[in-house]
Order: sequence, then structure tokens, then C-alpha cells
Amino acid sequence: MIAGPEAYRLQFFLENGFTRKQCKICKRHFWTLDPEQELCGDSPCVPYSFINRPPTKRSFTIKEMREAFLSFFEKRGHARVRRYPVVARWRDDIFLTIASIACFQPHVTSGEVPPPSNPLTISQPCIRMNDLDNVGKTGGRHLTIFEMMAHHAFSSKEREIYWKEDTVSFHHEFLTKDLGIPGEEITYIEHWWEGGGDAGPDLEGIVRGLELSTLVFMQYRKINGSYRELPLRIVDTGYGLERFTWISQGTPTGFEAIYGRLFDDFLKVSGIERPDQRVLAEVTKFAGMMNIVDEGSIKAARERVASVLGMDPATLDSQLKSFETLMAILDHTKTIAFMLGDGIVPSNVQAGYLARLMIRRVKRMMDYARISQPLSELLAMQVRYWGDQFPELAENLEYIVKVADLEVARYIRTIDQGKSLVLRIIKDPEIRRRGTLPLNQLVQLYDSHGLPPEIVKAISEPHGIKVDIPDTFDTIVAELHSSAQPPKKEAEDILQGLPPLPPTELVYYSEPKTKRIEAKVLYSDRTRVILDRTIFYPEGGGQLNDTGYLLLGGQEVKVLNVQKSRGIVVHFVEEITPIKEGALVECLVDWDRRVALMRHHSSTHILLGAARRVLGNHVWQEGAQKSVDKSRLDISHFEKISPSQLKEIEVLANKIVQECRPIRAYFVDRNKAEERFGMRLYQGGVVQGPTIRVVEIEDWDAEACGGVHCSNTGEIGLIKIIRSERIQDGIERIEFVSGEQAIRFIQSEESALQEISKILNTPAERVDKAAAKLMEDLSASKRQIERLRKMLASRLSEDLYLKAENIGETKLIKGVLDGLSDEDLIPIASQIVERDREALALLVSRTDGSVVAMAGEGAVGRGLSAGKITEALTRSMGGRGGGRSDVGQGKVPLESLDRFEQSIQSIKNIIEGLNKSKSQ
RNA sequence: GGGCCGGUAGAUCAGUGGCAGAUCGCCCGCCUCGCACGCGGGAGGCCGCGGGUUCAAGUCCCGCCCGGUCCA
Repeated sequence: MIAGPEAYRLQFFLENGFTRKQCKICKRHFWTLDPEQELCGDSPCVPYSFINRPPTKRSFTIKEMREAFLSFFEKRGHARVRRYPVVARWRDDIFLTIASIACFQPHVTSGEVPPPSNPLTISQPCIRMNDLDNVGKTGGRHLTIFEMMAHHAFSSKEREIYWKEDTVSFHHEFLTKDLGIPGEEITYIEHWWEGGGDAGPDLEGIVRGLELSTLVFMQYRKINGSYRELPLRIVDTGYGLERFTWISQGTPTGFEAIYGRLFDDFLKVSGIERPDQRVLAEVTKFAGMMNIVDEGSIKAARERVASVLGMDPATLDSQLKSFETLMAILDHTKTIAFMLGDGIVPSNVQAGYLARLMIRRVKRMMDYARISQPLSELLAMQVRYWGDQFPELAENLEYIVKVADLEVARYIRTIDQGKSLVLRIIKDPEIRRRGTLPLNQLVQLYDSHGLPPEIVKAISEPHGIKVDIPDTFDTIVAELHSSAQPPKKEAEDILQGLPPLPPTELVYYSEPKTKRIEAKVLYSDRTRVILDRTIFYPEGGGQLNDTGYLLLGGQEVKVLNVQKSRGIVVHFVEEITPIKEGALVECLVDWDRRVALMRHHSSTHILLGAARRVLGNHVWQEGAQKSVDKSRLDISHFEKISPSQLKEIEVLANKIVQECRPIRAYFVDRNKAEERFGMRLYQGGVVQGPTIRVVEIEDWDAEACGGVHCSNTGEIGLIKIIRSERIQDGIERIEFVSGEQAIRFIQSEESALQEISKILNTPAERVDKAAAKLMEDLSASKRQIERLRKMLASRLSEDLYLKAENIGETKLIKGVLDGLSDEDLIPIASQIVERDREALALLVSRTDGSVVAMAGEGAVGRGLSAGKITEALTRSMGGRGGGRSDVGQGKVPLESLDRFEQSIQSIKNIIEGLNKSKSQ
């Protein structure tokens, strides 16, 4: 649907003297106070005209502009909402927060959860990676991180907040009154917005060629190409903080305005000269005229700028390249600081992978710009600069620096290893002959070893190997990964075939300690029973379901599994004749199992809190599974948890157990909970609904969680960590046991130790030393055996050699040896052929029937093959064998050994045959 | 989550199913007033782990563990 003109025909425009016009160039419709205006006012139709000529009444810093905006809307009834993290943990469809509205999707925009306040105002840091290559080249129009200032209003049929009129009126008032931009300078372009499945008309606010804001009126949901009304009408505005600041300062690029003294500091560290102001201003203006930034258009723009300024294009180009790289570094380091500061752990998956990409990209740029300071130092500068506006960054500085250093070290190692790999590959004679590196090698180097083709080229070409990088390189890589994914199996509907039923009363929540309860049967078939209320916990939140019995007039029905769907708890039972509706049954939960599950679940929360305190704020739960025997907790962390850290976590967790802290579980309004505990609540993942259940361990941990818990940490008794492992880059798994299972685990460890102690005949306290000595002795014995073997070999080879039989030029040495294996025979044969190059050694073991044959160089030179001889000999004795010309090995059945002398005859014939053929 | 690459001496890595190797480092000797270089000799290995195929597996097959890397 394209909205008709009426969607934009606002009273506000009509009453204030705006006229609707159409741009002569781009044909878009717009509203303006200037009746003479022919063009839309946006670039590229109109060039930037604010550089050195800001339209505002005064210049603003980032901080001042943000405050001006937020307080403007605060004064007009909007509640100021604190910013959300740049990593969108509450969403399963995107990794990063890409817009202010993303904070409220999908739960608020769908109408399910009320917004934290209505209306509200926010300044939300957003990260977008889609214009990565443009950053730095467009004077600050493209950024990977920016703050989207916004005012949002969510109107429903029941409650109207405000809609288009007030939105545009607020916008206009803020720009004209508070910022002092003349009204005639503001153009409103009609536009249709779609994103994330939602859609609606919008107006873009343009001043002097720069798009400053987008006012979206979300009211449709696009489903299969058709539009449906949303339950809410949402005012979704976006005011670009950086652009507002820039325009108010009128600097040649946006970077001076955004970064202030940090801009100069970065120039200083890099040693890069600040280009001439006039040059920068021209370049930015031309960049504003370009929609697509690629090599060609940049080159064209450069040439035009050079001719305007009367400069040589090459000089201009070299002046600008380093500067643009530095601007990209300035932008990217801020992005990385925010990513890490908000707790992203670099990894090879999800948001962590994006952080890793950014770090590697900026490191390459730093190398190009010859910046010798470590990346972590640049990040620290960013944190110092932004710290007063974002104190949470400053709090996590230590983590940011540590992880950045670690990641850079990892990257350097990858590249170094890649370099030596490339050098080895190009030694290949086939590649040397052709003089070019095959494409599949190039692709593999990138895909398997992370070596960008440009780097491969830089390494190879000095060594005379050409590297052709096809334009379609990225496509080729993409195709490698485009195997069809198997469709996910739809979860079976456990309510299938059931009549409509009321939701089950969840007594396990209201009375978590009740082991036995009476309930009325609402429905029953041969395997499913549904009750009006239940104490059976259904599987959910990583906690396994309860089991137990339903008692029905002396009859015991075993409950095997319990699941919940749409508020209804289904008890899966062993096959029965269906119970009559309305019958009363008694629920009896297997309490040992339940207690074990509760302990393990509460332990998970305690351990997560302990891990966060020991390892840092970046620790988040990445998954968990609680079962009866043991449980596991996956957490985000950047390196292997050391044994001492693991012990510290264990001690801390048990301290909380010993302190017997109360564990409270309660339902609470979502916004209230978020306000009190922050985003930390959502450790278990995305939680839906306006009301959430919070499980709070006093002054330790609070999570949105649907599980059943102990009421006091003391009930856990003991938490024992079994082991930790790295299940993925950036994710550590901690396995542990609690309560009775912990005691059993310790007991079995103890038994194992006792068993070892018995075997080693050593007291338990000293088994480590005894085991070490045992291994050392074993190693020494092995060496000793090797020595003896050699000695034996030289003795036996001598004896055997004396009995050598001459067959022509070849000396045949044969023997059937007792008590020796093939490993013993090899050195014997080896010594014989070393002693006499005309020798052919043929040895057989009486112990296991091994056959070893070796031919000296001379014998081989005459065409004799130890392998062929072995093959012939073993076959004639009923065994098998083979080998190369110098060595042969095989095996024959022990009973055939009496036939050895006999079989050797045929070998002699072969040798003689060879002699004859030679002499002919 | 999926794909790909790798794991062999302290380090970096070779290694066609058939006697486990090279370079550096380490130790000893020679050379030197001494050191470095050079020369000679030597020590150092559960070929990641567990199965399978085979007369024979570092090598082939399967599973697992560990590391790297790309994609979503």
C-alpha cells in the first residue's frame, strides 16, 4: 500500500502556511513554508549548505543537544527513559539495537505489554553495520554507531496519546524555538516507511540538504504483501543526535562535532595531518551528493573537488585517504567500546562475531594508518571521552581493555599463522610452475583460515606467485555456505483433539512445598489427564518436569511426563482406561526428584551470580539445563575459566548457601521489574507478557524465571562444581551437582581415589607423586627396551649374517626367531642391510608369525623387491603381506612355520630368476 | 546452529598404508683468551583420545576431545 496524499495533509501544515510541492528532480512530494521552493531540499537534489553556516541560533555539543532534546519533550509530558544496551538480548531476531523502537519490539509494539511510560522520550545508542564501507568517506553522514533521539507515543482504541498533528508540531517547535532554525528552512518530505514487518507513512525533516529526522506513523503490519491495522498506532520518531549536533556547529565534517577534543587527540596519536578546512568542506559537500559510495564515484568526486580547488587529484587523494581511514577508526572504536561496555563477548557466533569483525576491521585500518598504539588505548580514550555521559562504560573499562588486547593478539596470531601457511602453499611445485594461486586455495584460505584475499595477495606476489581476486569472491564464499537447511520440526501440539478447557490452577507456584493435593479431572483419555489444578511442574525454563502418581480410589496411575501449553497443564500417564470427568484424584509428586530439581535450579541462579562477581559484568547465562543427577550452566566469558577462578566461584556460591538467604518468587509488572533489576532479568532468554515471574535471591540475583525453587538457599546444602569446558568460543559451560547428588559425587570421587591408592599401594595423599613416578619409570623402561632391542639386534644380525647364503650377487639371510615381535625384527633386519648392501634379510617370528623383509641398496638396485618377496613368501605360507622395494612386512599362521625352509626355496628361485634375466 | 581446516619432539612444521623426520631450541665436545658464528655428537615422541578396516594405521573410516576459521 502506498498512502494517498491525505495521509500527509495535516492541519498543522495547512494552518501554518505550508504548501505541498513536488521536487523537480526526485519527484518526491514535500511540504514547505517557502512557496518559491522547487526542490525537496534533501541531498543529492540540493547540496549541503550548513557547513561554516549553521542554521541554529548557537552551536551545541553532543551532550547539550541530547539534553536540549530530552528536556524539551520532558516538559511536554514525556517520561525520560534510560537507554537500553546496544546488544538486543530481549530479541531473538536481531543481535544489535538498530533503532530506538527496537527497545520496545516486539512485546510493546504488539500491544501485549504496555510501554514503560506513555508517551516517552529516549536517546538510544544504535549500531548498524550495513554502511560499514562508507564510514569516514562521507564526512560523517554514515556512522556505525549513533544515538537515535526519539519521542514515542502508543495509542490504542481505548487510549489516544497523540498522533501526526502533535508529532509534527513538537518537531517543528523544537527545531524553530529551541534550536532557532528558521521555519522556512525546514522541509517535510512525504515518504512511506517499512521495517521489521511494520509499516506506515512518515515525514522526513530536512534542513539545508541534511536529513535530520524521520517521523514515522506505524499503523500497519505487512503480512504476505497485504496490510493489516495494528492494534496500536505508534509514533516512532528518530532524531539523529549526531546530525543535529553537526548542523549546529557547521563543521567541515560531522566528526569534529561529535568527537570534539577526541577528534584532535586521534589526529595527534596517529600523526596524521588535518587536511585543509576548505578541502574538507568541499569533499563533504560532494559526498553529500552521492548516494552510492564506491571506488568509481569516489574517484569522480575527487576529481571534481580537485578541479574546484585547483589541486592535483593524486595529491588530494593521498591527503584524504589516511584522514578518512582515521575517521573510520574514530567511529569504529566508539562502536567497539559500546559493544564491549554493554557486555558483548567476542566470539565466532552471534553478536560476539560482529564485535570480532569490528575489532579485526579496525585493527587492519590502524595498521594501514600506521598507528602504533594498541587498540585498547584508543578504546580507553573513547571511554574517557564518553564516560561522564555513559558511566557504565567507565565501570567496564578494565574488561574492555583486557578483551580488546586479547582479541587483537588472537587476530595477529591468526594472520601470522596464515602467512606461514601461504608461504608453504606457494612452494608447491605445481603452483610454482603455473605462477598463480588457484582460486580454490584462495577461497579455502579465507573460509578455513580467515585470511582475506588481499593479505594473501600481498604475501604471495613478492614471491612471484600471482593472485587473482575475482569480483565475485564474496559470492563464491557465500555459495559455499548456502546448503539448504533442514526445516525445523514443528513442536507437536500436546492439546490436540481436546475440548476447550480453562487454564490450570498452578498450585506448584502458590504452594511450592505441597507434596500431595486433591484435584478434579477435567478431561482424560488413555494417556492424558487434565486437572482443574495441579502440583506437577511441567517442563520449562530448562527445568525438567515432575513425575509421580495420580491416586484414584486405590488405583495408582503413574505420571510419566508433564507439559504445559496455553496455560493448560497436561499430565501424560501410563496407558489407562480414561478417567470419568469430574472424578476426584489425588496428586502425589515424586518428592526426591522434585527436591533435586529445585536444588539444582536454585543453584544455577546462585552460581550465575557468583560467576558474574568473580569473572565480571559481561557474564550472562547462555543456556542451562537442570536435571536430577547433575546440571549445567553456560555463561559468556572470553577465556577459559581457570581452575582457581572455578574454585573461587564454588566457594562464593557455597557461602551464599551457608548464609541461608531467602529465595522469593513472585509475579510482578514487567516494567517495574525492569526498572528495579534492569536487563539482567532476562538471563534465560526472551520472556513474553506484561507480567513476569521474578525469582529473587536476596541481594544476590534476580531473574525472570518460571521454575520452582527452594525457599531458602540453605536448603541446597552444598554446591559442587564437577568441571568446566569451552563449548564455543566465548561460552564456558560449568557442570555441577547440588544437595544429595553433591555428596554422592564426592563419595564416588573418594572411592576412585581409594581405588587408585590401593593399586599404587600408596597413601591417598601421595598418589599424585606415585603416579608421576610411575609414568617416569614407564618412559625410562621404554627407552631401556629400545636400547636392549638395538643391542640384541646387533648381536642377532651378526649371528644371522654369518649364516648368509650366496645366491648370485645377493646374500640371503633368513631366520625364524623365538620370543620376538615384528618391532624387534625391524632393527635386526635394518642392521643387516646397513652392514651389507647386497643383503636380503628375511625374518620370521615364531611368537606371532610376523614376517619382516629388507633388501639392501645394492639388491634393490638389481631389481629385487623386499615387498614382492614378502608377498610371495607370506602367500605360499598361507598368510598375507607386502611392502615397498626396500621394506616388506606381513604375517603368516604359526602352524605354517614348519614349511618356512620349503617356502624359501621358491624365493631363491625368484632371486635366481632375476640373476638370469640380468645376465641375459 | 551449520560448514571448512588443523592437532606428530620444548617451538614451527614435513611425512605416498610398510624402519617416525626436518629446522630452531636444549645438552656434550671441538674451534676461541672469552663470546657469537662454525664443525661434530647426543638427549628429547601415548603421532589429541577411543573404536573400526588391514598381514600392517601417524597415514583410510566412524565417534569424541581440543584449537582455528567462515556463514546465519
